[in-house]
Amino acid sequence: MPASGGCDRPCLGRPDKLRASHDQGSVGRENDMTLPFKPQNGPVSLEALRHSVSHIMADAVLRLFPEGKVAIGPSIEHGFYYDFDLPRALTDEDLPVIEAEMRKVVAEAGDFLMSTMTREEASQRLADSGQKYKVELLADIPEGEEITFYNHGTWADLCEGPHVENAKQIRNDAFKLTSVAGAYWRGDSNNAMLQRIYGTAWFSKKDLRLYMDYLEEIKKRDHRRLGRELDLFSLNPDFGAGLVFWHAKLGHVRRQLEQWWWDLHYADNYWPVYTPHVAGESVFEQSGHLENYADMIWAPMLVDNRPHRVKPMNCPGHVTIFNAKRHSYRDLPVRYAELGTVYRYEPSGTLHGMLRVRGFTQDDAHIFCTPEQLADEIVGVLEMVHTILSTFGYEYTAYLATRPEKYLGTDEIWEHALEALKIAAARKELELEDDPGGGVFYGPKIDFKIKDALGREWQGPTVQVDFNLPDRFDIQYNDSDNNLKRPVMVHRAIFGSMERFVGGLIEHFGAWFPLWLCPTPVAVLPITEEQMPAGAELQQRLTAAGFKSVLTANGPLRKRVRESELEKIPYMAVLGGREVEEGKVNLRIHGVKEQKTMSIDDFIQYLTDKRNSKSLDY
RNA sequence: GCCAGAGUAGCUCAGGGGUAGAGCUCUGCUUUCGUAAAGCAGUGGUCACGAGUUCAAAUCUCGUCUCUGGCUCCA
Repeated sequence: MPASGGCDRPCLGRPDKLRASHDQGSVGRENDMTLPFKPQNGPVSLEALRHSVSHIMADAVLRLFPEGKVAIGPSIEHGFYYDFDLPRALTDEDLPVIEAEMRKVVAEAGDFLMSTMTREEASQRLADSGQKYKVELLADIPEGEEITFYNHGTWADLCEGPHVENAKQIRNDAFKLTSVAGAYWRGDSNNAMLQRIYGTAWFSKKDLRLYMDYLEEIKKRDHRRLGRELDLFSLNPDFGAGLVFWHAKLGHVRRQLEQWWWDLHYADNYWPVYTPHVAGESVFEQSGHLENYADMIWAPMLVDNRPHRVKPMNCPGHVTIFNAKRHSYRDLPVRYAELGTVYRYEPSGTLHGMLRVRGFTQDDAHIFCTPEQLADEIVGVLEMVHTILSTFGYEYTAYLATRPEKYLGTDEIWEHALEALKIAAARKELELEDDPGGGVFYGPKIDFKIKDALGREWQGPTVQVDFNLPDRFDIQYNDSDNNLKRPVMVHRAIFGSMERFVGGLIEHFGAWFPLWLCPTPVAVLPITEEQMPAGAELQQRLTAAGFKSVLTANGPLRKRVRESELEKIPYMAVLGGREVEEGKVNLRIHGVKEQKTMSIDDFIQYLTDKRNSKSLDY
């Protein structure tokens, strides 16, 4: 087998991704910290094991396709991949064949040995074997750095390691190839499309099984699947790709969230505003959105011979309201909030259920304040972030994104804003991870990443300082010294978008929404028609107390219990002769082992308490 | 947008050049039932859409749309 070359050396792309739809940022993290089980340790690290299995796979693939070319093959969270340039497209049917070949390779491979060679030797060797991608990778290795190869059996790969010591450390029943997909060479869409094979590897068969179970659980909770099964939402190609229909039950969830959201904003002295969904194109020219994000804005429509655009952002609208009158320093801070629906043209291949869509509602707010007020305003936002995230049981991490290479504004103003963000975080004892250069060109920000019940990370709230729009729209206030000054503008969103956030909630809770959000919390189940009147009365009491319920005596109780469970109705109120006689209900509560019997009054009080406390259990 | 795969009843899927099938759902009847599936009958499909090949297309070919897995991208 000819030498082929390197793997992940000049680390290209971002090998820390599990699913693009979830990991929306670029912050890497340690392997397997997020799994619901603790993987067994081995003689080397899991990364080294996986990296080694990727070599084994590359060896196996080239045995099957001798004319194939290899690119990079790093370990990633929970597994590994390797990119290939092959004479034909792979399908899922190829995976078992490659796996079988891998088992042969493992049996023959023996020691993993490192060797060094000069740049010239390496270059010659890679060029001779036609491994053009490896030649490029070699060229990227800085002058003076050692050129290392890792070999097993007849395979040699340009690679800096580390690896297992011997292929015996790879268990043939503890790795699995999971999928094939396209991937651009060097992650650049201008480059050739290669074929990437993903796999997972562990030190024990048991860990592999646990991991496969974990994947199964993720699949079961997929919001698209639950959305269909439970009649929560749909998409309709006739209306357009990436446009979400919120069905009745999810409409209820959203309505509860929005009501709460408004309550929190009123408590913090935000004002509600409403802005138009379309605007003359000049607005987005002035805001700079057209210039910077033209590809993301929906095509123009001519109205009265003038091009209009559907809004991709709410900020210009809020600025317009602010600018509609002259503001005194006494007015500040001004806080505008809007559940603003925006439309952005996302490439077709990126659309994904409710998580990546072309029309969505941001829980947007803009704060106009003086530089001196900035830190206080950010404290208020951080407090609301905490209130909201902790209510759902989300853990979160905050990242301070500092000045990027290309930016607007003076050094002083950046320094001041950064300082304000830091002071605010310190006052809330919020630890800030660094995201150097991660700020937007118009200002620094704090981004939150949240971790769901399955340990997956999601893009969370964001609070951004903006030096750009105030200039572009010439925003002013009249200060105490009677000079017109530029206020600072803060953008912030906590849910982000209702679509993405609620899609995430579906998966986080597995559609078992907490009572305060739950669309149908109670199934009233009279055992026979005889208890129907009592059932109807109970349903009325529940409705009066603000709880929706279903009521049916049709069919055997067992069947109705099953159906209620599948509908994810957390409370089953069973009414038999005994209960009716005593004015009680028998309760089967999701996640609670023993059934409870209590009076109707107690039941309603119980539900009310759970709802008012936004309890996470039933 | 790119690479690959897929699209048959509301859902999950089988079938495959000679005018469509199962289970569940739904409707009706029977059953009156104590905590995860009672019985019988019935409704329901231009086989994604458009062209082409053919005596004949759901089936073969091409194009379009949508979805799936990734990649790139996400103010």
